[in-house]
Amino acid sequence: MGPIASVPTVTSQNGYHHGDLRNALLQASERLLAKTGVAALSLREVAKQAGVSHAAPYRHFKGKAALMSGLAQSGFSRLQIAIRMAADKIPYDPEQKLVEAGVAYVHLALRHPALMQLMFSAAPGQVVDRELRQAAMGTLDPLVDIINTGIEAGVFRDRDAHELALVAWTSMHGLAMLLVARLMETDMADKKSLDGLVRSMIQNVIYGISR
Amino acid sequence: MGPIASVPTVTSQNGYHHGDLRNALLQASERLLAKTGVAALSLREVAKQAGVSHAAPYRHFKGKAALMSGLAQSGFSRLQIAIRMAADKIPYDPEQKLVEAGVAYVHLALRHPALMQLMFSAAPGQVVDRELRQAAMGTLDPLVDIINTGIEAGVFRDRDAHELALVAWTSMHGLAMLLVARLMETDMADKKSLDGLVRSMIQNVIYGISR
DNA sequence: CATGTATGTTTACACTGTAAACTTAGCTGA
DNA sequence: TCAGCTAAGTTTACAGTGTAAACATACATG
Repeated sequence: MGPIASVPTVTSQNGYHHGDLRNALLQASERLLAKTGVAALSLREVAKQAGVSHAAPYRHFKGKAALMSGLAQSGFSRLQIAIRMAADKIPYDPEQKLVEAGVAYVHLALRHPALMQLMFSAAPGQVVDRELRQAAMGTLDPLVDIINTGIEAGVFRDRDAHELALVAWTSMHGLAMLLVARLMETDMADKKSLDGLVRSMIQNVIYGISR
Repeated sequence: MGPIASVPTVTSQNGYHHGDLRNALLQASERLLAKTGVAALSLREVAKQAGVSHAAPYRHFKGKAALMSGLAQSGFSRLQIAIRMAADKIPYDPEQKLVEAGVAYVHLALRHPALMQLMFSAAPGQVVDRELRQAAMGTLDPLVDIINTGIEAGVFRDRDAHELALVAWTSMHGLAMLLVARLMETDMADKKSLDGLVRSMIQNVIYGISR
């Protein structure tokens, strides 16, 4: 072990081979993805943006699909964090936690629309790697936590938390995807009205349709 | 006006130029789409399957995007019909109508996963044609009808039917998309368990999380 | 210092979407 | 009837794509 001064800078771009591509590629991918959209995302252009030849990515990813899978995974992990942070801002009220989680979900989706589409567009015929699927389903975890707290506090119905969380997730996910695809028209510029829509939607999820 | 016997067979494939491509192309597209998935859908292969040169489609569609938009529109119209038919099977109970609509939604999605992905994957940066957006939002109509009936019958809360329908739609849409992308694991073979999941999900939407 | 191995580059190939030039066939009006 | 017009389809061309194989280089280690 060398002296203390040796700080390896894990993600450094040394003058030599490259330092670490893979991260550079992922970063470039995401920049490009936001600019071009998921359909037009080109591996060769990603390589060019990373300042490397068009075949270099194949040393770090099995192919384009693998790169995109990595991108999706990082997206899922950030999504989960965003949900948790939004919920943690509210100290007690589980209902309010759920509302804020929903707002955060939609906000993130609209800030990174193409990434969001990429994350949830796994090919139906293909096999989805277990890691990706687990990352995706991990989105449920913070919601399950919130719901469990709510059940224990007696403010939520005493049913399977996983199933209740699923309703919360799918409803805000469906809304987010419709907005992202611009199939649903909303005054995107007017953040107030969007938030209002999301909040009242989650309220409806919480209080239900019946009665 | 000729005699009664003249039955023009609107979509005929005469021996001459072609009869009507456009429909043949749309049909071939959908067949191929189901086989290859949305990402690998190739305009040239579509043309080949329709027995025509690779540039012929450009006489009927402005480009690949236009073809896909047409495909999506036809998908939306069929989706709306499927929802309405499922709901119409239940004579009175609005709750049950909603449940069956949800089941039909998920079933259709799983029967045509790639088409479903295509329909809801409009590019975030691009402009979405008004027609396509209207077709997409038309999915809400049958749900609004059901909800309005329920409100009048006093079994649903007296709130904006459009907003309540939105919750029903987004929740079953979110579920469908997760299943279609195979991000959510379900015993697809076991139709009973899938239906059970959908039904209890919609029940939760109806009765809410709270209390 | 020689050598092996991870990392990049070049080259090649089949395929894609689209534009432009060309060809054909059916219709239309004189 | 038939010359000419136009819609519909074909050929050719081009830039761009994903990926595989052969080649090159620089670091790491004996």
